[in-house]
Amino acid sequence: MARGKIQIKKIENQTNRQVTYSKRRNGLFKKAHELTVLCDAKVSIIMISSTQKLHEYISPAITTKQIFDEYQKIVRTDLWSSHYEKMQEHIKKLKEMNRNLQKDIRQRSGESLNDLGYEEVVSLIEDIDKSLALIRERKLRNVEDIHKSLVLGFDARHDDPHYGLVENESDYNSMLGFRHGGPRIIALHMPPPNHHHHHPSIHSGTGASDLTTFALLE
Amino acid sequence: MARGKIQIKKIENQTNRQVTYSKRRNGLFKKAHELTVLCDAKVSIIMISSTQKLHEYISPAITTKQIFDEYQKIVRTDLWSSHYEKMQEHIKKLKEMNRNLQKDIRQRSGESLNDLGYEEVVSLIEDIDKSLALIRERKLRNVEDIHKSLVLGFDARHDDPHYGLVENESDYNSMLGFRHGGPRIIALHMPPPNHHHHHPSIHSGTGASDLTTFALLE
DNA sequence: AACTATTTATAAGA
DNA sequence: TTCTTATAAATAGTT
Repeated sequence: MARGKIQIKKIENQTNRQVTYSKRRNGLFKKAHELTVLCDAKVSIIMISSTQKLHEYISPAITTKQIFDEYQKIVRTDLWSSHYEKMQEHIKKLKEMNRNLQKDIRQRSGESLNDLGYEEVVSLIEDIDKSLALIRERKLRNVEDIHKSLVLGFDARHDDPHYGLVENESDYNSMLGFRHGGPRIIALHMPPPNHHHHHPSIHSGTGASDLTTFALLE
Repeated sequence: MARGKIQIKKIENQTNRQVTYSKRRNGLFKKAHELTVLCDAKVSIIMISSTQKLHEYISPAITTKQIFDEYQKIVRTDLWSSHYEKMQEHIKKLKEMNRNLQKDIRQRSGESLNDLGYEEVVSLIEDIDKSLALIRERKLRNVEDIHKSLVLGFDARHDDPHYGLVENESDYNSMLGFRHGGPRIIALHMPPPNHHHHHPSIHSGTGASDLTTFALLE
């Protein structure tokens, strides 16, 4: 930015690189301090040079550890919020599926036929006929048990791909980038998500940051 | 820095402050990224706005947690280095004191008198005479015990303010800012020292950063 | 979110 | 490392 424009790419000359590091580090710290004062913000900068030297800026009246603790707290809360939203969506889908299953069964049991048009009733009867034929053909022994499970609950069919709505349970983990499954991942030493760009989406939106919120989930 | 110079002090207008925060935050993150690329450095910035919103920049190919771990490692090592140097100085002083004590006692026992000039011998004799008189006057009963302790060791006199060299043991802790005493303070959650200015002295000098160094201490 | 007159940062050279 | 200075970049106030 002076005496000629430069390209933003690694400076290969070792000496130049060190000089630029030193100058720009001072510039960065100065800007950080101005931001601290002008905007009443708290800023922590930690830098490790290519020669593994460490430098830091920290706003007055706070410690680097305090900032990092705050960071961890917020990142954890954001992960929970995200998880919470995913769970709400999942619950919605499950409820929808349950409604459809109950209707289906009521119809196969001869109830709620008023909702169906003539064609649909014909179709339903054909469907049940086919099923009956299939069952007899396969000589299934405990037809009654199957019927019982159809009437009393849906546990046995939860993951039936025929209904196409239930996600695999392991999705809860993959959704959040958990690699080793299980809730223990929500712990102090959980690595925060890796932001490779300038504008991490932390607090880009509403940010429900209160753990008691989770009491709403049944 | 445009359309007029500004004072670096808190912007009181809430809206202005937010706008400036946003603009300067982007500027800061951009500079940080340029530094990352130009100088092959690793940079972590964590900011908390006056409205408690958190934003971060982290160089590609590293995580905030990794940077913070590195930071803690180095800060801990620096504290140890500092402590180590203080201990070395203390040991030097103790050895010096011991030398002086031993010489003193040898002379009071009648040895090593060659080192003294005539005046000094006279002075020594007067000194011992006075001591004797004092002891008799105070009618101390176990003079022999005192003499024994003088000849065999110096433990009893270690903290004798007369010798003015031995620091109080608690100084080890106060030197490092430890408030609750004891070595357990050297642990992961030890608060790092609070740097209020732009140029923390981390890595300002030699930086003996190898814990095995401490094996040299007896 | 854009514009632009100024201030500030800084690359190169000493 | 520090200084100088021509030039690039950031940004305060405005629209």
